[in-house]
Amino acid sequence: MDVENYEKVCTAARNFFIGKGLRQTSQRNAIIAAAFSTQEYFSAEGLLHMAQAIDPSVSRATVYRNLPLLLESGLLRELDLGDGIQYYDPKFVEHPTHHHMICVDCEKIIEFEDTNIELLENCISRRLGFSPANKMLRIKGHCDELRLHGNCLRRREQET
Amino acid sequence: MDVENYEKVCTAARNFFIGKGLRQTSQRNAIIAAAFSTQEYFSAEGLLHMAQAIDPSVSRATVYRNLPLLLESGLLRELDLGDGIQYYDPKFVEHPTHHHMICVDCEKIIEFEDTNIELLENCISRRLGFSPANKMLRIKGHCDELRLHGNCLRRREQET
DNA sequence: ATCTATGCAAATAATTTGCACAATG
DNA sequence: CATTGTGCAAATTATTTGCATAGAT
Repeated sequence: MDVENYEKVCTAARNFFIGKGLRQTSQRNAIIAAAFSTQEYFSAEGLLHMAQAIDPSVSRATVYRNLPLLLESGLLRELDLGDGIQYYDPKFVEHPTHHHMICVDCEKIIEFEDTNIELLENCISRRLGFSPANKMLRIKGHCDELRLHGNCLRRREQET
Repeated sequence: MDVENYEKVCTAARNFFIGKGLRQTSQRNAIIAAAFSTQEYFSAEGLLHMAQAIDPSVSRATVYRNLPLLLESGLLRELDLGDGIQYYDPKFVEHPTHHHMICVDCEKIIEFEDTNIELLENCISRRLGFSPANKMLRIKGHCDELRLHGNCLRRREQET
């Protein structure tokens, strides 16, 4: 995320809190700043560490109390990678329709957007009598890199 | 699931265990019988209760130890409804490509299959250099029933 | 000054694990 | 009868909550 966008998202988050009549605290601002400072998804624990790097007074409880609010704002989304840990993805503001492709062998994650999938999802939703609000598609499979060459970039990183 | 199919799936599960060189125990058979006795998804705790109804000696630990094996067999799949609880869906044998549509208001869940989605998922996977193995699509939205009439079947059930 | 938000630590919930014994192949 | 699978209870991990106090409006 470029700096301009980063500022925009942080401001949007702060405005969301203000709009709900909630207070601005240094801890909340640190959590917001931390959450959108990265392009990577993170766990609650990861967000705690990033937020503490900005404001050491941020506690685990505060992170857990503010995460549901950020989800409600729509600026952050839950991400299930299938390993039992709850992750959060800050990239939905810029890429609201992106999905995830995961290699079961090397655990590489590729993000993709596709207009056809998007249209089809909306079409199916309407056919079933729904107004879609939140769509999540996760495909797990085997990447060619590992399957064809017996090795791949991610795999080598892991073995290091 | 009709009786014929139920027997088929249970046999497939037992054969999977045998094929892995694992032993047949009354607890495992109870867990298999319980898991595929229903059309509904269930939690680990729910499976425990169903299995105990068949064989009271089944313990929670055994359920947790056998669940990963059933997932590995492909006869059972994880299902994330977004409420933080891990569910398991036994219907993937009969409907391997089904997906879930969830109403955020009344929590109604509709299952659907769609050939176009299926094709598109495969197409995208190949384009990204993957052989797809496991696809999960979950759409959350608002059902017309509740949106238009201010009430719906599920909603009334909940309020009872 | 009022009242929300926080830190801390205890509580809860879901899952995993060590160990002695039971039961399969 | 050798070895795997199990029950039990304790351990671990992730998350939530009660309470006294700090701090925003």
